[in-house]
Amino acid sequence: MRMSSMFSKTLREAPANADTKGYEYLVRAGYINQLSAGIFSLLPLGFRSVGKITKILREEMNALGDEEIQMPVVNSADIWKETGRFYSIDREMSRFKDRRDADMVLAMTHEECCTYLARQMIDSYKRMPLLVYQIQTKWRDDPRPRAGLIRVREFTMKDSYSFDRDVAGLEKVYKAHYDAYFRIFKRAGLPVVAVGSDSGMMGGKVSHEYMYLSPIGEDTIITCPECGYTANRQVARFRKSTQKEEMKALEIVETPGAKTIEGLSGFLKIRPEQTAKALFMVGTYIDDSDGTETQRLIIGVVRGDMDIEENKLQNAARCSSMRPAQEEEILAGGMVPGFGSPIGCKEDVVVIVDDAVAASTNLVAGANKEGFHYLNTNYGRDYSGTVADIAQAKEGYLCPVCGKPLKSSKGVEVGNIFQLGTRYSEAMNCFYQDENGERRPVVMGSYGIGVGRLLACLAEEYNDDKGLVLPLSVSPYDVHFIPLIKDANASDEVYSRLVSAGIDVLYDDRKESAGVKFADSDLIGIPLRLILGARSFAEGKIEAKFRSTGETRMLLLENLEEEVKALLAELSQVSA
RNA sequence: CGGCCAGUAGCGCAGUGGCUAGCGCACUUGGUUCGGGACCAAGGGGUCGGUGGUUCGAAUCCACUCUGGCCGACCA
Repeated sequence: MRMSSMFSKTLREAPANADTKGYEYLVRAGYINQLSAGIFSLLPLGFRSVGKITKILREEMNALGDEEIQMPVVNSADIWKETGRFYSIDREMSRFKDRRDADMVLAMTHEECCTYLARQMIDSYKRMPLLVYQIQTKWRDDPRPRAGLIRVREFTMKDSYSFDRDVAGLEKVYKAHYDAYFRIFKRAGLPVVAVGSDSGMMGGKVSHEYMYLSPIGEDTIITCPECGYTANRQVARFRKSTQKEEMKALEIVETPGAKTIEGLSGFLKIRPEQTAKALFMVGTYIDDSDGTETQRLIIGVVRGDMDIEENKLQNAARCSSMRPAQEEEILAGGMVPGFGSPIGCKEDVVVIVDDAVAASTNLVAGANKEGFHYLNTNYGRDYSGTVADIAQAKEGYLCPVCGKPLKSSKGVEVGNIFQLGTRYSEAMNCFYQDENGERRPVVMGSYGIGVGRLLACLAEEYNDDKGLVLPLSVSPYDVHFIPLIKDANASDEVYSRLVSAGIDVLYDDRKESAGVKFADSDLIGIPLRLILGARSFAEGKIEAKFRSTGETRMLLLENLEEEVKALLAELSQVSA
């Protein structure tokens, strides 16, 4: 490609809203252009890089026996009503009506559509396993897109769906994707860790997220450096110490003004772990069949030395969304903010008790009376409720597996895999007959990778103070050819020789100074640069320079094609 | 959806009531340069986000609104 006719240009200054290096360089180098919040065009360079990424995706998916298809972006709402997600997903999914006044949605994922396909395709156990994928545009109306391509509203996703007759089959294909995803990220050059995660709105039990660990990440990842345990903080477990003693009689004490655990433990001269604290939320419960919403007050109880992980609380409470409760709502539930506990609360309150609280004895808890607490509260005797792990894991807490201290880091989710089970097949009547003629639901899995987000993470990972430094596997071009000689015919000839040899070349044929060309080349970040200068040209040579190391080599022009291919082979070794 | 900030040339910004709205980069033309963002000269480019108001006079003050960004809520 000749740069003189390329549909993009470089910028000397960063756009005002570029807050990370990777994003700044993608914009300045001309890979991407923002149209509005969370909506970007891919310019030629970005489009080519994405093409390199999707090539890797296709190769790895095809190798699993995954067949590529394309499902519609616009779905009739009917199938989304069948699974209930038409009602349970909030405004993140955009809806509209067609001319006949029928409900339509912009599909933000394709479980519904592919289940619709599968129920026509699959009638017998003999038809499975089946596996399809697509690489396609998704629209999710995120309330707050940010950080360039990291979190956007319109994006390209590779999403696969598996159909199996049983859980054993699902586990097998899940493992195959688990491994394939590591190969994909390895080939693209992005370091990732797989973490156990929450399956959120997707449903299902087992899921993993592939995280690129970086300070720009929005997810918090809990890891154990000792044994390798990793999990998203939303679901991360940890070892909780508990001590049991004989239950003592419930006793009410005056604790004026002690509305916080610090205040309370200071006042009573006890340790925070001898107390229980409460968090009040209002959960929305949606009836999947018709979208009817009901709201219920939820109280979560953890020991005073821990905090509540709201995601765990929401899962334990089995509601579809949650918000902090207002003071009046808490009072209406028979409890008092600041002095709250489930003791004496109204019947319809959802009580979720952390397992460490249930396993402890004689905790101090609120008396639901302004200025008073109970001594010696005990789960089971004084109050009841669902017991679950709802405490938030933190750095320094103990690993649930090996007991060593945990670490906390930030990460960007670049891929995820879910064992969906039969949630969608049962809801959408996707059944098959087994050998015994019995009707069984198809067991499904889904597997996603965000393509643009992957590019954004690569741009974060691979840059220096001059611009991008992309791995060959995802670089828009293999070679950046920069002639500095006046003889355009000679440089055109070098260019066409490279192109004929099947090498992807970006050719800086612009009438610019050497400095400008070098600076733009640094910014664009193609791994190998060929510089044709007057002196070396006279000697029948051309200079090759590696973007990442700055190392240069002189190549003989007569052996140009072979020598460049050898250097590219070297580069692909590095990233493999 | 709440809090805060910002919308002036393609990009980055200055201009806080008064002549024809400026600067840097980018762009055009001519000339000199030519291996790390060169220089000289001459140019082109603006409904100051929008609407309404205050005023003799508004980019500037007020109201509303739209858009973008940051923090939070939210989020596969």
